[in-house]
Amino acid sequence: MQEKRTTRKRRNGVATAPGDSAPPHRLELVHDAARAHFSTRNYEAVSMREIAADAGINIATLYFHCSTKEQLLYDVLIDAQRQLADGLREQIGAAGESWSRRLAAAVRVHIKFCAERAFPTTITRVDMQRLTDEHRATYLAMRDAYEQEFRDLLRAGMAAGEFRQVDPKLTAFAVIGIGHTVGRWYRADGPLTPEQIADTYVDLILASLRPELAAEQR
Amino acid sequence: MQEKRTTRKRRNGVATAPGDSAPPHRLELVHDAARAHFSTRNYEAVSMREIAADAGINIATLYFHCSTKEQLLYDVLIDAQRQLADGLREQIGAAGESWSRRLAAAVRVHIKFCAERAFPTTITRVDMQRLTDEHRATYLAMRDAYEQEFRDLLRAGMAAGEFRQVDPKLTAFAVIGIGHTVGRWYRADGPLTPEQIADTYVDLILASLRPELAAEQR
DNA sequence: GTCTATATATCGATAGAC
DNA sequence: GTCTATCGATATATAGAC
Repeated sequence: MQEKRTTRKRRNGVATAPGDSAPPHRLELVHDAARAHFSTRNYEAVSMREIAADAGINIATLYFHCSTKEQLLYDVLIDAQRQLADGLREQIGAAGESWSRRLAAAVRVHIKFCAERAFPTTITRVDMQRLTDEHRATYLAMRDAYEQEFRDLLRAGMAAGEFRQVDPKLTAFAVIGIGHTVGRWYRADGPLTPEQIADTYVDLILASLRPELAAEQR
Repeated sequence: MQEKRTTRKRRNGVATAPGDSAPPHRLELVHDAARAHFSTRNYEAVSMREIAADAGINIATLYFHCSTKEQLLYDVLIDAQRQLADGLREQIGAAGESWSRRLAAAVRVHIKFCAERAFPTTITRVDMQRLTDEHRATYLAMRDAYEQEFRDLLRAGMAAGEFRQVDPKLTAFAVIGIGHTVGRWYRADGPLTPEQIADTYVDLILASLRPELAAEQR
């Protein structure tokens, strides 16, 4: 269910020089356990002992592989956000020239990610308070860049006449927020697949942007 | 900033018989403090000592006025959800006969509540896990009834021909989710008032429901 | 009703043996 | 690299004096 990641060798949060082999098998297990726990419970409700147990090691051993609980949250958060951003750019690039199609592709990536791997898209302002100032700034910069992609798509589509004139910032927030909401109620064993949900919301969002609605009504 | 509430005299979570006077002044202060803390931090990150301190009493005194931390969360959660639901029904009733106007009124209530008093509309699935089974069931029933109002408005507007045919459940989730998102980024000292934000999103939502979009496109 | 003092448990993180 | 044992802080909740 979890795709393979490139092995990043770390020690206490400091990346080692590339080139040395021997994949950090244990750290990957630790990250998997941490991600699973931080995805389903509040940061303060997750204990390092639980993460260690799920990774199959003692808590003292856990602290040999990572420095602090905060660093662990940061690592899995950044890792997931990077995958999300990469997927977004990839699918936008493959969507062709139409801004409608590009926005649709972006919405699909976002919604599917929110459904299947809600963390980190649903991390709240509250959880972010526990990051160090530096870590929070780094994460927020990544998240802002991600949200900027949606604003850019809206602005470009408006300039091309494919979308009616809307507030790109508030509209992007709404589009992204719809995805976050999916992460709240989606169940893998529910009646709808992430693709079906994405189809429905792509239709809803594009409908709200149709240029023929510009002048009329109200 | 906080409107007056009806005094409910409670002792360890059990409501006493009505009729006796003497407002529970202290319990109101406790609830105010609890609401403020639960609104800005995770349940597990809020300590009973902090709540007691903000209410101007000792932690032992706090436990004289309420039974447990979970009960405190439940009390303020239900209290706020009831106010939200009351406001919704009131504004829908005052919006006239048009389903568009009624939906617009509902969206405005929702978004303004999310902006000004994000708690409890933004309570996550995660935070709900800490409620007892009984309390969680009660809260979820109230939340479901609230969401049902939006579904009903959509269905009625579709039946009347005011809205195009959409999935009422997923569309209601989207509408509600947009409000939750506002609660994430809204700042009282920001450039937009809750009313302006609500106006923008009412326009966006009604645009996505215009019946003239039914047959065309794609 | 309000307090001091405390019971009991768990937390993040570390020391040091192996 | 992994463990046992533990430190020091903090948590919820309670006992009992006043």
